[in-house]
Amino acid sequence: MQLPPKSEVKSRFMPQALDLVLQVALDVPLPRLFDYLGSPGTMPGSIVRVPFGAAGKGLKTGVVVAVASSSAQPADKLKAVEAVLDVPPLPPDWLALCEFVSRYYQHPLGGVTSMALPPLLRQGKLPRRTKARDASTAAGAVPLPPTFLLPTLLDEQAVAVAAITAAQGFAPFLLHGITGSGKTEVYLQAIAAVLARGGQALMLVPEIALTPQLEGRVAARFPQATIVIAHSGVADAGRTRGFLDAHAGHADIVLGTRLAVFMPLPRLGLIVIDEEHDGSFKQQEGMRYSARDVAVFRAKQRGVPIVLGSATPSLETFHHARNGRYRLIELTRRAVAEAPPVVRVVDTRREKLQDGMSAALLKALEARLEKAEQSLIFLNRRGYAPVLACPACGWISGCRRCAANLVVHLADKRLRCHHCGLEAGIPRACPDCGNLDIHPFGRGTQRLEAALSERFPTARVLRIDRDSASTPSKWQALLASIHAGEVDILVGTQMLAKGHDFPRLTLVGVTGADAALFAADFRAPERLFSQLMQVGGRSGRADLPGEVLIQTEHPDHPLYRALVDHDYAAFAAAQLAEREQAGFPPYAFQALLRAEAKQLDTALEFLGRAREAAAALGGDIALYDPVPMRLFRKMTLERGQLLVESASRPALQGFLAAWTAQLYELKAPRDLRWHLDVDPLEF
DNA sequence: AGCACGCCGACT
DNA sequence: GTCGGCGTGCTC
Repeated sequence: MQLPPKSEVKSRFMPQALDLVLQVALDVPLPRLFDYLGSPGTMPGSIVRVPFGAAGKGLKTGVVVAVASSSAQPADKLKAVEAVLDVPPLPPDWLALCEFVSRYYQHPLGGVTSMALPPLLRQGKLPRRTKARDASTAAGAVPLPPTFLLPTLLDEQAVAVAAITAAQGFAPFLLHGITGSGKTEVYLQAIAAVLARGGQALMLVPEIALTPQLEGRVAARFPQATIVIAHSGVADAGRTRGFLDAHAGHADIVLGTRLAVFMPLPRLGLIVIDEEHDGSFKQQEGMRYSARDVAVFRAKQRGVPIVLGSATPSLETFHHARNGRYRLIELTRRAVAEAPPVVRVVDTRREKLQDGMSAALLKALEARLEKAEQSLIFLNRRGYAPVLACPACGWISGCRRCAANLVVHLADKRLRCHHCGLEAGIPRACPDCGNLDIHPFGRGTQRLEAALSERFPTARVLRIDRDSASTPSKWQALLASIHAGEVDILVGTQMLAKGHDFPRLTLVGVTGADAALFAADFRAPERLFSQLMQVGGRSGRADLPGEVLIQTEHPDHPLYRALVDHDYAAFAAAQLAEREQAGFPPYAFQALLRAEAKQLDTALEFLGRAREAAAALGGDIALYDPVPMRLFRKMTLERGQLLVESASRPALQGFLAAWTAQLYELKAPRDLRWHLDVDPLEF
């Protein structure tokens, strides 16, 4: 057997010194710990390499979660720990956080600790060398920046900073601030106060793409602070070093995406969640956890304040603010010079649209072209057209691996499945009946781009979506050309909604938004409102007022009315009333059991037996019927789901714990996979 | 999840 | 005669 390099091993198993039973969390899909014999000095939080597997071969990396003097396992079954990683044991609060997440999301503890560890530690390795640290920077207070260097705060901002800074112990805040109200400045000054007291700050943002600019701003503000960046774009060794720096207390600020919520932070003093409503805080595969909710637990556990910031808070968070569980801080005034854009709806019911655009929108576009100002058309559907179809026989371009249509991508003359990536050429005739007259139906960004280029031949049209900005460097190049003023009309998806300010953008046109108003998903309106608020916020500057035109066949819909009035509170109140009426979250608590197999029937049959087991458990729980998922086939796997619901969070949690234990015991065919999604965001 | 063991088809 | 298909059983 090959021994690990010496630097990675603190103590090797010594047969004569076996007097401890270590309970180790391993990344296997089993809801239990594994006992090993270990030597003294190994303690909870230690990372160990252990033999695991049928023939005793194979090593796995795990985390010691408890040390006992005896084991429930027969002595001859116990194997000895192979090696202990040369890393200071992770602290009890880190283990407690993992244990909470394991219980809350009903996911095996070993799976949680494995995902909470950085890549190298997860594999039982150490980064080549940890940066040598100057002892003076370690665990020291970072002095407050001199006041004269700081931007002047509006009264509202100052009140917000004062409230957060004065908070003692666990204190959750909702910082509800309109676009441009200066939320980031509030975060920075609250962080400054924490650093001055010698604390660490954790700040989570939704997307990797948003970290560089924020990182620049944070670094400029705190030149003496050690800042660790934690997101999946950071290379394995760097992420691991960042984790160890945070763990050692060397990091003053950890800035990252959802995975950063698991960073060990011995001096944690404040957590900030920016854009807390954003769906990307929820992991949608593997262990489905909400980093925002985990962060709130963590703040409570550590007795520190947490600031959830958004211009359009999630209804869950807003509900907590309304009922007093969170303190509401409102920023209603704009810290920046520009006025909010004028939002108008364009009634398209009695109008024949031209390439999906109304006369009003086309006229507004022309006016911007004349004044050499930029426009943006928002259409949240990429590709040329959502489907290719034969009008003669009814054939449509379907994906053979998914229950979805292949999308026409005219830019590279391909049909493409947006769910599994399957590609095919564009047929010249209908594959079923030979009809030559087949055509694309519907409209995506590519088609809109083509139509605009044709209609405004002299205008420079640029499309921004996941296809045109497929890599960070392409995205940067596109942004650069926008900023250089080389673009007159932007066409794009929600990619355009976030972050970046476009200097001469004065018109935002919204097309194709109505679909979300009547979607089956009860959260669709909430997402639409937030999206339109964000994309609308791209327009306008101090000297160039912005205008937002929303094309709709439902001009009187409350969602659009609220957008016109810039009235989040009215929209949220209306939505909450509907949710309460319908018994939806946040007035009910949900979990989804999903199952997938080669055959839909296999998945549904398993869910049926899971439902029977659930019914036998009883409790204050509503059980729905197993149903195929909306996208019931994905990558050749067929999927169903079963919703369970309760008006009581503790009742749901108690039920889930008992139910999950039974699910592991249910016999299921080899090809069947199941998982629980607690607090699902998408159905 | 891996990874073994364990019984039935087309190949050197 | 074997190499190898994937069914099912276990992992401290």
